[in-house]
Amino acid sequence: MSSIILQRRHPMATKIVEFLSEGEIKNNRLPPERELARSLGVTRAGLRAGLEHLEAEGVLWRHVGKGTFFGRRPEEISAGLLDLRKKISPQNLLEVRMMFEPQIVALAAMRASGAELEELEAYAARARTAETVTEYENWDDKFHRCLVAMSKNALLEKVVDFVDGMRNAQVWGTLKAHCASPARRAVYCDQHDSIVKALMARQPAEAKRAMEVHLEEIQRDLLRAPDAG
Amino acid sequence: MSSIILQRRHPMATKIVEFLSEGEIKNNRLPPERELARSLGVTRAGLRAGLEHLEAEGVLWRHVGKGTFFGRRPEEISAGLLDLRKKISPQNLLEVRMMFEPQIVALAAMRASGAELEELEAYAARARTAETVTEYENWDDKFHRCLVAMSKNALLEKVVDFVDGMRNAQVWGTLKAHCASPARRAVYCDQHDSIVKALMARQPAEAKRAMEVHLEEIQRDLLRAPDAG
DNA sequence: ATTCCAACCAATGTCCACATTGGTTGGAAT
DNA sequence: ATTCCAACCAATGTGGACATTGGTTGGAAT
Repeated sequence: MSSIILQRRHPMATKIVEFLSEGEIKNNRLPPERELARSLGVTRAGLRAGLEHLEAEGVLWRHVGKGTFFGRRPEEISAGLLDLRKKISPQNLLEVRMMFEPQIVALAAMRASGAELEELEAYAARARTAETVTEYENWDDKFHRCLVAMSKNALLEKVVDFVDGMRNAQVWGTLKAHCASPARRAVYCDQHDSIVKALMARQPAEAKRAMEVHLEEIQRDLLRAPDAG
Repeated sequence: MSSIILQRRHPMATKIVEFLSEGEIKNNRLPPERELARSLGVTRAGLRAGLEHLEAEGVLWRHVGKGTFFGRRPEEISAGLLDLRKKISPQNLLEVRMMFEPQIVALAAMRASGAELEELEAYAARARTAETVTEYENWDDKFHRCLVAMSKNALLEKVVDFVDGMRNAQVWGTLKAHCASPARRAVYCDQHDSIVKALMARQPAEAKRAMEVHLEEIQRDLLRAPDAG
C-alpha cells in the first residue's frame, strides 16, 4: 500500500484529464503518448510529466509495449499467483472460508430447489461410501460445489472457485493426510449429513451453525497437523 | 452442476489411473493420447473409451489442441467473465460484500499498525474534502483498499480485488450517481469516520457494526436507484 | 541552462505459418 | 459385426518476424 498523498495536481495532469473526459475512451486505454501529445499540442516530455503525476496519484498506470490505462495496475497473474500461494497461511484460508461458507448454506436453505437437495444428499451418500481418499475428495468437492450453486448467487460461486484455486499444496496435502483415516472421514460425513438435514428442514440458522461446526472441525485438523507432519 | 453419478468404473479407466499413478505427471497434464496408448500397449480407441469414462466422472478434462488434464475444467475467463457480469445482480454483490467486509474491519481492529491507522485516517479525510465524484471515488477506493490490507490476510486482499473487478457497469454507475450529491457523500464520510474511530479504539465488534451500517446505507442507495435511474 | 526534437531501446502486441492434440471417419483385418 | 489402424479435421500451442509503445538519451534550438 503506497501512502503517496499529494498536495496539488500538476497543471498538465489537469489538462490531460479535461481533454480525455470529453472524448470517449475505449477499454480504459489512453491514446499513445505520441498521439496524445500531438492532440493536446504539447511536447511529449511535458505530457509525460503530467502522466507521471497521474500515475503517482493512482489514477492511471503505464507499461512499456502495452500502453497507458485508467484505474489501478492489474496484478500479474503468472508470478503473482505463485508468490501468493506461499504467502497464504492455512489460517488465512480458514478465516476466509469461515466468512462466507456458513452464509452460503443459510442462503441455500432458503433458495435451494427440491431437486438440488436430492442431488446434494446423493453426493453426501457417495462421499460416505468412498473407499479411497481420492474418491472421497471427488464427492466432497461435488458436495461443496453443489452447495454454493444452491445459494443462487453467481458471484458467490466465482468467489468460491477463486478461493479453492488458492489452496496451496501444503494445506491441501495436510488435509488430505487427515482424510486418509476412515474414522476422520466418517466425522466429516456426519457433519455433511447435519447440513443436509437442516437444509431439507429449511432452517437457515441451523444449517449455518452446522457448517460452522464442520469448518471448526477442519480447522482443528489443519492446525493440529504442522506438529505431526 | 452436472449430476452424473456413475455406478462402476470402466476397466480401461482403472488401467489408466494405475499406470499414471506410477510415473510423475507434470502440471496435471497427461501424455497425448497417441503416446499414452503406445505406453499402455492398447489401441487409441480403447484408451479413449476409458478417458471418456474418467471425464464423465470429473476426474479429468480434455480439449482439442490443449491436451488432457487432471482435475475439473477451468472456466474460460474471456467470455465467461463478460457473461458473468450480466448475471450478477446488485443484490448478489451486496450479499457477498456483507459477508466479509464487516469481518475485515473486525480483523483490522486487532491487527492494524499505528502507521496504517494514520494512513487510513488520511484517506478518509481526503475523501471528505473531495470536490468531484471521481476524486471522491479515488480516495474512497484507497480507503477500502487500505482497510483490507490491515486485516493481514493476503488471500482476503485477493478476494476483495476479485469481487471489486466483478462490479458491473450498471451497479457502478448507479452508486456513482448517488455519490454525485455532496450530501450523500457526507453521509458516507461520517460512516468512514465511525469505522476509523472504532479501529483506533481497537474495538472489533464496534468496528464491525460500523461497517455493517455503512454497507446497509449503500444497499439502500443501490436498491432505491433502479426506480429513479 | 532549459526546452524541444528526433532517434533509439526494450518490452509488448500482432500476425502468420507450422507443429501438436483431441475428435472423427472410412476402410482393412479378424 | 467388431476391432484395429491410418488418415484427416478443427482447435490450440509455438515460435519467429514485424509493428507498436512507454522509457531514455543526445544533440539542436532558444
